[in-house]
Amino acid sequence: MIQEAHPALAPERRDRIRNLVRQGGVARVEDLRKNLNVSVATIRRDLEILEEEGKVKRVHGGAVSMESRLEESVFDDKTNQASKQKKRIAEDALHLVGHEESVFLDGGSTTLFLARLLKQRTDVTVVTNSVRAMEELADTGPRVIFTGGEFRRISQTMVGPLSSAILEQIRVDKAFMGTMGFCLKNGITTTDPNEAYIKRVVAENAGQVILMADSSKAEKVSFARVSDWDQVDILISDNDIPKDFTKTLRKRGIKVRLP
Amino acid sequence: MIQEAHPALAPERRDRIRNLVRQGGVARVEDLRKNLNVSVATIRRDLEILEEEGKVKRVHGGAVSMESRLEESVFDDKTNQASKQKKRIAEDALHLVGHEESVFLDGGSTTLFLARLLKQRTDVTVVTNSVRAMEELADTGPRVIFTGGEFRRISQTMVGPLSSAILEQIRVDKAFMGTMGFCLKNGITTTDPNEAYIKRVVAENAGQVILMADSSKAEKVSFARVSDWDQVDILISDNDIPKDFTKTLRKRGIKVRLP
DNA sequence: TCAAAAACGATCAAAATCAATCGAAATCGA
DNA sequence: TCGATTTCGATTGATTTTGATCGTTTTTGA
Repeated sequence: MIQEAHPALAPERRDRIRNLVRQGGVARVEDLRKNLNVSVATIRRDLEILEEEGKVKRVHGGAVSMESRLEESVFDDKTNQASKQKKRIAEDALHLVGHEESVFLDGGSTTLFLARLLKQRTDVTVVTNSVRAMEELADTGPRVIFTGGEFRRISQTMVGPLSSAILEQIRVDKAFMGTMGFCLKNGITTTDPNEAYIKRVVAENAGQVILMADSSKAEKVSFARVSDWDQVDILISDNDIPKDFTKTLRKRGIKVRLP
Repeated sequence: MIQEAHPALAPERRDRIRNLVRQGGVARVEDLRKNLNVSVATIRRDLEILEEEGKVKRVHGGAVSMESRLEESVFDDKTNQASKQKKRIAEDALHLVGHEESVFLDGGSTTLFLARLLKQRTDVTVVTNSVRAMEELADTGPRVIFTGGEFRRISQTMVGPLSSAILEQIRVDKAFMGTMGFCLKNGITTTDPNEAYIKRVVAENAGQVILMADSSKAEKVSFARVSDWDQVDILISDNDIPKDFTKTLRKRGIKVRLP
């Protein structure tokens, strides 16, 4: 490791921590200290901040990434506030699934909750590009059609041009989508252009597009643009979303559900 | 195995326990202890937590996985004679995979063994319609392209016309296929016409077709015809296969490997 | 059925890690 | 440049995790 003349700036250092944690899934405080040449106190302070931002989850001895592997053990953290909201959102979404309908589920933890609930429904057809949703439904449940394509490990989804080969051949009644960020000005955004592309293709071939996103995603903007609001029919979120936000959306003809 | 300077972080360790239990279906406390280099007390505490999370079920002496992964065949295979042969066949098949090649793996336990071995190879591209092969490679390993299509629970593979949508767009250097039966007269046969169809499409788009089948499949005929022998380039089997069988095949220009 | 062996749970002490506090150093704004 | 503010590192007492011990329970095999 190169000895730096000047210590890294705080945000830069936190970024490196974030990456190191994400890379290994977990990272030990002591290893981070050696890597960044700062004291453990600093590492701890940074981890505290990163935890507040939801980037990592602190554990005794270090931290676990919350970004790369959507969930794993951390996901089921029942104490997690966001997790409860996501579950509520998924339960509400389930009501929207009609008899013998076909639905699309994209990758993301919120839609994964919905997949879990859909296990009970054998009358519907689920189309998905999410390996986790697939696994959830592998043993029992609805008819499953998987999009295929190139496997993206970080999100555990199928992406790329090959995916659209199948997507273009099918049409779903309702598409349930998660997102990394949504705001009035920039619409729906996510981290990866490939993911964004798939979402767009799906939206075009769906009767209704239902966005599932808890309030932590509100007014966040991510890297890759997915679509504008006119593509979205229904937003399911929670009560912590700003009031004027819902007001504006409803004016634009979008149903907003806050279970 | 890399000797760790520091012990693994608790969530990391629990994750490994979870995987070990899932992989074998069950795991003994003592084996887990040896595997993770911690005390039995720690293992027990971890198992307690994992049980609360619903990931495993504790039993006297160890734990049973609660994450149904359709591993039964692999599971009861462990004591099975055919399993050893399959493993040998897979190990031999691995030698055929060249640098930076693309290979297809279909569903079946023999090819699943090969998938497990391919985890180490990051230079190749794996194309598959098997969910279990996909899962095996989900965390780490080669580039993975999944065919997608309609999900067939009984074989845990993707089948149907949608699958061929992607298959027709790609070409692999080598296709590794399992089968339910093969005989001189009827060629390769399997249980499901949909599966058979996929195999045919793959064979057409593959540089070489390599059939992996232990001797128990020899002279067996199943319901759906896959192809004749002229499609097959290499057969990997074992020594219990009839001598005149290999002789005839070699005469027909098919390489027979008996590792 | 009974006894030996194995596995278990509870408890405790040692080690590692953490949080809080304080003072030093760097940075910023006037 | 000076004082205020922020950032950082070290210290110390508190907390958590871990491994060992020991009495109890379960399994195994005669």
